[in-house]
Amino acid sequence: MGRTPCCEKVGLKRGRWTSEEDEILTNYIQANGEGSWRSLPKNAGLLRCGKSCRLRWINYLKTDLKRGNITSEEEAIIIKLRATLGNRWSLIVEHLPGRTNNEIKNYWNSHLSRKADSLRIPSDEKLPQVVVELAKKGAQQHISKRGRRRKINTSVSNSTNEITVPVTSEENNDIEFDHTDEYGELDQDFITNCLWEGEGENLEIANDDNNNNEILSEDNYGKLDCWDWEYLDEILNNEIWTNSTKEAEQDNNNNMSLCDINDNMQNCMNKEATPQNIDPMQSDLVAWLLS
DNA sequence: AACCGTCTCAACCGCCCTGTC
DNA sequence: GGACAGGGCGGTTGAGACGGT
Repeated sequence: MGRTPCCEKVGLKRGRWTSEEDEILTNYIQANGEGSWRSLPKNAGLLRCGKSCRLRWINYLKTDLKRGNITSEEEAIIIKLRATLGNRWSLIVEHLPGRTNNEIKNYWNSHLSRKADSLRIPSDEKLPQVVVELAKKGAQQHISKRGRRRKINTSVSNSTNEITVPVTSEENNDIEFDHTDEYGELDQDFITNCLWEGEGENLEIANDDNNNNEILSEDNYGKLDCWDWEYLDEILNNEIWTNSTKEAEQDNNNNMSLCDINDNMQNCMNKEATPQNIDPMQSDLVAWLLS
């Protein structure tokens, strides 16, 4: 058994599209509209896979596409959104009118991914308190219980929904890491690694009195997906907000969740709204993200 | 001019989600 | 609820462009 191919590949043309093919596809879609990609090639008289037609249309032939180099403003948006959303290119391009996710993905991979390592917060920029708190929390936990990749075992059913923890001989649970710089300040690289580049595993924290359960908001490979809003929401509401305010303990419903913050941030980026009704600390976080 | 390594990006692959029957 | 088709998406590939020697 195998997966049904999206189309019969025998006899189909592959590789670069010719201008004649582009014209046929464009004319057909203008006359009949988008959709029914599987039947489109046959109806249009193209020797192409339906998926190939769709991709060609979406990425190059649509009339509302923006041509030309990525501007510095667009680049800044890509960097910021990629930091918050991860490789969710389809979400990222929603904020870049006229661009395609393939284009942005390629631009990231060829231009920005190598730059990413140098994308550090300027030393004179003050991190919002909430970020520092979060990173410190992660650092404390990181020392007592070193985080590691965890792969959720979905292939073997078991009654306890157990998380498998592959441990290799090279790994040592007792290793302690110093995440402070020479001035005793929390290492900025560590903070950004925690929060920015998918090293959120460092923020793993115990969730109950016995420190047995952990908040696990990871992908299938045990890697947190950059800004995991749901997870950060858990951390902030359970660990920071509730510890810092009695009111929060009494009425969690009044807390604005990080998901709300994220929504708010997205709205701000869409210029549909401005930050409002946010806790001052959370406001700092939003401001930082938007800066 | 020829060769070679690197970069770019259009295109492809295959997984996954959703809707329909 | 299961099977299937259609479509969307992110990761990867590879041909061509480019730059250095």
